[in-house]
Amino acid sequence: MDVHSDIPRSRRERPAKPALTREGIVAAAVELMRAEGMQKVTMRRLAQELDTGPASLYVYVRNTAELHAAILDELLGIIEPVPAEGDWRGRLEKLLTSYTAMLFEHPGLAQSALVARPSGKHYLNLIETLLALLAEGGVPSGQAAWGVDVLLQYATATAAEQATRDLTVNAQDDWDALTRALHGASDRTHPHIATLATELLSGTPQVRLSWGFHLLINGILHTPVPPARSNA
Amino acid sequence: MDVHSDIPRSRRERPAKPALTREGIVAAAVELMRAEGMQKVTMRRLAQELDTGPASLYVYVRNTAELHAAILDELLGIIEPVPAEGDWRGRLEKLLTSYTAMLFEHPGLAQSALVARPSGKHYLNLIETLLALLAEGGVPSGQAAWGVDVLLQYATATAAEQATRDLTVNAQDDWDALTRALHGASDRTHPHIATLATELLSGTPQVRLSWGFHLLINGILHTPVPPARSNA
DNA sequence: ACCTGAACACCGTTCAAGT
DNA sequence: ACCTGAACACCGTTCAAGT
Repeated sequence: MDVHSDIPRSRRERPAKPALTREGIVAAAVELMRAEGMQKVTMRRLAQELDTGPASLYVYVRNTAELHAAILDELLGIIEPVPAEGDWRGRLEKLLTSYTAMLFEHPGLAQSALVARPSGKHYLNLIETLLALLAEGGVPSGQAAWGVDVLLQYATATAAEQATRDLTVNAQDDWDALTRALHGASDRTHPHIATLATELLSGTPQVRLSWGFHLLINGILHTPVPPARSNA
Repeated sequence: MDVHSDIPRSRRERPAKPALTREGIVAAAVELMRAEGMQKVTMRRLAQELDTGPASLYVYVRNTAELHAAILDELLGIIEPVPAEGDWRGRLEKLLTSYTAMLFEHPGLAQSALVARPSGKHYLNLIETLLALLAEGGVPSGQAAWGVDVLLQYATATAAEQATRDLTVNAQDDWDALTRALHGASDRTHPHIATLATELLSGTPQVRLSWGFHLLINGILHTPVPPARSNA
């Protein structure tokens, strides 16, 4: 009955076709993102990659947002571990910079990351490491607990801003418009902008990011959280 | 020839149809957003509202991103002006809270705001006011110039996070998953999370937002910017 | 019971062909 | 010169009907 019995079964199928499981789907999604960018990771395109219809994916993934969250957690698994030596501030900044760099490499993922409420195992590991570093620095635990959110949000939002700017064709136009608007501000109506136009536009993204991390760490150290009110 | 000559011309047209100008398009977009939410403000839907085809809008608006940016600047025009009395920190926080509240009322706009590089007049006014308040507080100008970006980014990102959480049906599920993940963390593998699970999840959005503003203001005050390197 | 083809209800953007 | 109908190339999600 089997007309193909002389051909090994494995040769008759597309060699790289992953099994249709949640793991296989997420793995294929990551592969597709690496190959063609986040904007191509759609349910339809991914289904095509897996030789099936989009409806089939909904058996394993609730929706596009959940798929993106799964990709994010996968990517969190590959950010380089923080070195064991050095002062806690330097190591903290290194970890946050690695996180941001990972999002920079995958424009589009950052925007999902901002909205997604991740809860995967790699995300938990990241939170744990951040808390450990803040504890090592003597940051009071309440401030550390709320601080990790702010640190990750800052890193994520910065990547999302920058990422989309790289992607968009009109990025330069927008930047030019802002530059003109700031430098062209009248010192009668906008005296502070007129005085600070250069400073407002100065600094490379890297230097600004680093300054932001320092600012946040200083702020977290110096800002007590309000006393809990019937919340425990 | 004109069979309608006995009916005033104005009565034969849809009463509220704005002229097809950039201003008219943006005004209609704002109206549509108020009536049906940002997710309905698409080129196609907006064109329909203006009794034309989507292609016509491209004569006045470069793309969807630019349309969203225009809406944002329009909305910035209605945030309540900062009161003249009180200490600068209190007034600064009030202004930032108004800004955030505006974005909260229009879920979806916040996400555009994060990516858009606005340069409209209302945006300039906001920057000017923020710089004035920081100057009043004696913040060194370099720190103030970079600080306004961080303050607005924090406010915008927080609104974007929260806004999407309100919109999404599965928001509660995501939250539950995170709660379970944090409270279920093993104190062998994730000792800090296990200890701080309650603190990590504590605080209303309002209290967290306010704490974040304090932390940022403290950080901006205490963190000098690096010396300019051949950038001026 | 599990899976999915086909449909529903949309998108942004372009460009040839009109007036 | 200015405007736009129609087309191109896509989306996410659902559900009835298959195996």
